Amino acid sequence: MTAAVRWSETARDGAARAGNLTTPHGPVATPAFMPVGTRGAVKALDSRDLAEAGAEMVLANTYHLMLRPGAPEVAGLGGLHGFMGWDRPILTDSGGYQIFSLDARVDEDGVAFRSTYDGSTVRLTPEEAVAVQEALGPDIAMVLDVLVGLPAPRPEVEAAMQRTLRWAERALNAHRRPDQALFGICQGGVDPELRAASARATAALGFPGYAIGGLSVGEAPAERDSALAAAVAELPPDRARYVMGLGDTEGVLAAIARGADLFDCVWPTRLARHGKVLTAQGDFSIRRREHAGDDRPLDPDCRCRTCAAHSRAYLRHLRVTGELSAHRLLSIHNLTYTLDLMEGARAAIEAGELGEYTARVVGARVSRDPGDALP
RNA sequence: GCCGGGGUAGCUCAAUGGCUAGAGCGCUGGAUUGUGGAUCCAGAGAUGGGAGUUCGAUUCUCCCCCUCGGUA
Repeated sequence: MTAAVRWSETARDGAARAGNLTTPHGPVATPAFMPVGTRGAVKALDSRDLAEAGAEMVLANTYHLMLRPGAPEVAGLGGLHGFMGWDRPILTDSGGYQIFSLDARVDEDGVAFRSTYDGSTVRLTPEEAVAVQEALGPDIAMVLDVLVGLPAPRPEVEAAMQRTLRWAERALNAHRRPDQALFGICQGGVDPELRAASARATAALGFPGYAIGGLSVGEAPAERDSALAAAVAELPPDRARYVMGLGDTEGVLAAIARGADLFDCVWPTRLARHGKVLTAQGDFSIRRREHAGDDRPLDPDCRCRTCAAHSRAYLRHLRVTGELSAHRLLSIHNLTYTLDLMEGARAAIEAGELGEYTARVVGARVSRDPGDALP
């Protein structure tokens, strides 16, 4: 029987690779970026917006969907694909990030959350996280993991890494659905030794794909890059590598250069809702007064609907006055920018010139706003 | 006209005869990375005008101006 999800390389440029991820709901060209639709919706957008922006795969969240509307409810409505009206690939995060972001109580058995909806206590174990995701029905499910904010003492980082490993094995043993892939997750903070050990041990369990988690939680870019490289070196070359929670231009390009294939991040969409615009010339805030009388588009070279139809002055007006369409229009733009960046990286890898592409992209992103310091 | 209330930041309001006149909202910027339409941080910004008392007045006194309410 063929696996539910397979990744195969189509081109290589140094450590970077382009490839094809096949899933029950179709292929995904990698490197790929997944917009985040935590509650079964990418905020402010619908499926058509996502497809037009170029998204091939989206992410949803176990914790949020098990609370509302509930996994059985989603299962009864056609699973996530039917429920969301998205017939392309879906990946669900396990709820591991919520252990971190909601400061949940963790013990060896699992985690106790306080529901963000009604305050009640909700327990989740590695086995239950798998069961919930089997009910939700994404193409790819993630193991429940434990991540710690950085900087953190090494013993704490190591303990979270080891627990993640034990939970990964439990999750793997609990996983039943043959038409769904379960990905393992490496932890280990920014310590290259812990990262390597985590990746090696996770890989030994034999997952169809691997995530590198626990990054973009406070570490410096250089630390992140070395941790990433240390993990990638221990992962099998024929499986997809997914860097969780990374989405800024420079960070993604650095990760692609080190062999990452898959990304998800709230960055483009959250920034959009806050009025921050991503462009090839540099990022800026549309709320700035200087855009008030500007009839130019956000980015003259952008193919998105927002840039085709609206001026900076209008978009600023929408944002400043709190019109809902600001969220939608800026989200469409920022996602288009990020997805086009991935496409550019794929083409560059195929052409064997990722280094040149990265230098060109990063070099062109010179801030025109005095307050916007780029990394 | 008369009686009364009131003029402090863009707005709505505090406070005080003595250290740098505060707050909320708004405004100008910043942060944000497996979601945070949230939130947090920083900044700019004011005592209606004049005279007097006083070592010192936004505060007390007088005049003017403006405003709100009542009244003929």
